[in-house]
Amino acid sequence: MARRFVLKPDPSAAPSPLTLDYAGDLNPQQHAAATAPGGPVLVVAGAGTGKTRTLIYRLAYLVETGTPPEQIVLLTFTRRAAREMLTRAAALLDGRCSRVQGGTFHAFCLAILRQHAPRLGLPAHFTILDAADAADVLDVLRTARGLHRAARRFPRKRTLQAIFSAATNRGLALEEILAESYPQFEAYRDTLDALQQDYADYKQRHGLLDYDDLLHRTLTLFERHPDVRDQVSARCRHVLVDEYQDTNRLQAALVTQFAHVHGNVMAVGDDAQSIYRFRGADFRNIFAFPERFPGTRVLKLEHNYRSTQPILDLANHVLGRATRKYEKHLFTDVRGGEPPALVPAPDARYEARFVAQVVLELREQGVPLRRIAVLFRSSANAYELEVELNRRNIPFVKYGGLKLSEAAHIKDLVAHLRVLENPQDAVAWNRILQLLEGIGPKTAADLIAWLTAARDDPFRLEERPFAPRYVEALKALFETLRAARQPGVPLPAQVERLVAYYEPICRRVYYEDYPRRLQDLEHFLALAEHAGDRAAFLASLALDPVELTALEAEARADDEPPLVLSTIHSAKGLEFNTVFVIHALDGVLPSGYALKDPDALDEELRLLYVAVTRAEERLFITYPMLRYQRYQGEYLTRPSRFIDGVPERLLEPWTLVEEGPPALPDAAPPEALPGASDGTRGDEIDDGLPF
DNA sequence: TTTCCCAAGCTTTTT
DNA sequence: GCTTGGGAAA
Repeated sequence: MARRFVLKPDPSAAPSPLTLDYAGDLNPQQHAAATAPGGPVLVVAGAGTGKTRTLIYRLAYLVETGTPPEQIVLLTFTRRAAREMLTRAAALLDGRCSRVQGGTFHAFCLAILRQHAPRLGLPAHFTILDAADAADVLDVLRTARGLHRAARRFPRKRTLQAIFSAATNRGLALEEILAESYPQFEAYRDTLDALQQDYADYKQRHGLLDYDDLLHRTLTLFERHPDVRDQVSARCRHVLVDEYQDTNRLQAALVTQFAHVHGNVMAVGDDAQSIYRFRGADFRNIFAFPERFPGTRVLKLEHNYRSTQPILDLANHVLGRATRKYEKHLFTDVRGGEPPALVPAPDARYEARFVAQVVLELREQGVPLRRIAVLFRSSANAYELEVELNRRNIPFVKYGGLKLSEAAHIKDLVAHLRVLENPQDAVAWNRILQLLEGIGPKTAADLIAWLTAARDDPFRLEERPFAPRYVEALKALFETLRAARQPGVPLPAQVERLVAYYEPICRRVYYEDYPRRLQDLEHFLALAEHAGDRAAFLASLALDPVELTALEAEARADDEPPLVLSTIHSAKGLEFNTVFVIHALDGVLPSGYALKDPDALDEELRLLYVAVTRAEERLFITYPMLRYQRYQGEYLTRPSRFIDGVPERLLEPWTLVEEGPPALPDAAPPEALPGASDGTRGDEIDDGLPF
């Protein structure tokens, strides 16, 4: 064990006076956190208590007191969060924070792995698998073992991926995962064990890493090569971690490693806002922090600056319904405020009309669209609303919907880029080859085996007995790849070349709806223009997926910033003047999957808590009383058990009433719905509705 | 071996 | 409404 020697500040470097008024800008608790000396610090911060502000001032303080920005690491949950914090910090210190290392655990680990890939026997240009790619690999491996024709039902590829991912993220053996969550597959334990090994071998052989590998293999790298660990850690003189309650076991272990040399870690989080259990997050990490880092200074932020008291009253009430007790009671000095509203609507279309109309009224009153958010449990819940907003020309961005890089045609195109980067990338080859006429799974597998065997130039077709039914197509493919791979071809030109090649394929394969897809190819081309080099572009596509609607919103950049539609998960850490929580139904929020498991149910409750605490001034919780489900047709819903029976003084019931004579739904003019009346019980609907 | 067609099954949240 | 899987024709 090396001896630790602490260097005192260099006396010749006279400390310049601080430019920010830390004591004046922050409350005492925030100030204590922002200006804490080195060593481990845990900041337990309730919703809306200025957690982000504190972290930003912490960054500024560290920089002002002499820590070189490039030696500070800010780990966040999304790139969006990192970007926002760094921008705000840069604004405070006019740019002096810009060189802070920031990003997600995954992105930070990727950078480390890139640098040290050979130490793990990986090619420097390894490529990254998203969840769908990982499932595709497993599909191939499962077929290779003949498991697809097993007597008893074998897990489908997405399930396999989920099982293996859970095992990695939670640091558990397959056996434990099966016992806990997949008892129906326990009979396949040995087979699954073998398949897991196949998967690991396959990735190693073809230079592939999935999301979990980014974390897991970084830890392995540190374990096997302590010198790398020390080198990385020495450059992390201060580690700041946001949303610590949502770290999983691997991430908590990584934090320890990053902070190994200096022990300067600040973790910020709120156990009541832990909402990522499904991907291995463990809120107990936050309580274990002081044990993990002896000498931890624990600070609490309790004073809420965001919401009005009525909103906090509801939030406190919601949290009080949890099985587990939280020592949280949010309070504020913000006076007054409307009570949150509970709005039952006859069906989802009415719900959408209500939201759209209130949004327009608020805009009239001067609330900008971007300060209003509509939140929901799952992306499909917003379908009717999207239709309505489009109909009324209200611009919106939707976060948490389909990502550009998840669309089939974009995956096709990206696969081409990936083989340029990593010719061993067998999943990408598999995708590319099967796009060609006359090539199916079998031929693709044979070709891949040949392609990824060691050859001088993986992009040349030598003599080989190719079947005539596809040889021309194959030649065209290789010609394109070789041309795009010429040294000196800039990324946009590479992409342009690939798009030109791919376009006819796209028309053929997606003949029903290719026009829309061709548009996306244009977007993709535009993205490549500002992307840096190919490796960086691929990494950002994998780790920082672009929302499809965000692209559209950008296309109309001169318009006003759009209304925000978001899953509750994606809205974490954000705040809005007005928040709508739609589809607050039993079976939706809480999700139907969570009903049997008390822990899962608690997480759903925390989800509602997160949603509620996003609101500053106005909060509407709405739900449709009638729903269409694909199979069952329409049926009566039950409001979420989390809002059922909440006292009316905390959540005021509203009733929607149709104005004037009943109109047919399709003919209803946009403004037909009047403002809500008040007072009456919420479950009564005026007659005259077309049901 | 590929491709097409039909039936079955399932569907959350994200890096 | 969509993906996935199985079966049969080309």
